Amino acid sequence: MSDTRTDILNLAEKLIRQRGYNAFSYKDISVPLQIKNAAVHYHFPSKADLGIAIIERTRMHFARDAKKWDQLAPLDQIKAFIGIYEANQAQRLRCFMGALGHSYETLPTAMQEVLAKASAEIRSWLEGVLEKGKTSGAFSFKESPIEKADLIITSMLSSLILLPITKDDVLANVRNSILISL
Amino acid sequence: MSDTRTDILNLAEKLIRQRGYNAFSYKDISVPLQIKNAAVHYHFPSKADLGIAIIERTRMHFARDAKKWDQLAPLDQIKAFIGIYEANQAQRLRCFMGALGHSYETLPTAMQEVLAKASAEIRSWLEGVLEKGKTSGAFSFKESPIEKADLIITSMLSSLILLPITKDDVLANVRNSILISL
DNA sequence: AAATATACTTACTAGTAGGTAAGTAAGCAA
DNA sequence: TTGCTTACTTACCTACTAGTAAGTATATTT
Repeated sequence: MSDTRTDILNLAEKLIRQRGYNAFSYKDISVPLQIKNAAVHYHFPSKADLGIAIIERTRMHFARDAKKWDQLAPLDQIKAFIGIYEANQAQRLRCFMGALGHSYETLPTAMQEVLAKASAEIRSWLEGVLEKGKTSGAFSFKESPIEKADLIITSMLSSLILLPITKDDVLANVRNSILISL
Repeated sequence: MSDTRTDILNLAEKLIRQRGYNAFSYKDISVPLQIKNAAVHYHFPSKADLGIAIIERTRMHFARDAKKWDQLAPLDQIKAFIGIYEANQAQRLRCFMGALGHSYETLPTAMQEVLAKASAEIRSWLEGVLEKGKTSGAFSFKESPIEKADLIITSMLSSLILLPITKDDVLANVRNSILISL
């Protein structure tokens, strides 16, 4: 694979997670990389192809992470999951679901489909970890695992969105709230 | 005031909350309202003027709601607050913070400022309600009021974003999680 | 009756969007 | 050495973006 392809993918992902899918253009990619607009189209014929490639790459990364964490205790798995968001925050980047989910209605159908798939994967992984922790007695939360999973995913996602607005460490507050409640 | 001005405001707000600030244009407003592009510019010279007017109107609505709820018990105030999100979900609309916050970095400075102001108002109102409920013994959550406030705001905000993706009632799950934890 | 304000329309601009057709230089394969 | 593939560039297209200058019909004020 060419370096250019990877460079495009990396920059596009950064732009999407900084500004959103509808707020970046092929020009925002071609100019910094010092290539022509058409060169971006050579690697990714349409903007949707680029978007899909980014989502698929992220799905792979998450699957790899989940596998890596497989032998950890449930609490440590949750902490590792929250760690993804902390790493994003350190780079002033949103998570990919927060970046793309917002624009879901305006996304090409093919992108909507892979995004929904990615969302379902993360959600059911988290539900599984919470379920396991509850059965093993490591966790003692009262609601159902899917309810707790939704609380965690939603609050993490928005923490990254609200950071630039509140200028306060919302993520740290939310992290504490969640860990207390497990 | 003209009806057209209000019509523009209403439609623009709907579009922003459906698709985001960067995914609607003056054409999306002028065509359905059967007026010319320049008529929209007559009422709102720049897109930022339109955006600011929408945020200011929402700030007023929230201030009015908060006043209306003033004599309610803390738990009922929280439920009323969650009710705003439930009403949004029924209309398949995001909350204005979820709709605009996402695009914060790409927003004109003047819009960023009023948005930050609106965010701070909601956040401190919620913190106050939680504080009051904790002191009065109505609530028994362990974390600080601001931590709980951030958990509630963030999870509500994303619930509306994730609804079309998961096709599941994330908001109901999150609502239950939160009410249990108070 | 004349002046002014309101609420537009007509007609335009410069810039950007995503996308494409055709050409090219370099490397590899038969 | 001819042909094919890869990775581009040049040059272009149509559609749309926010925004503006100038004109107009109607209503209100003086």
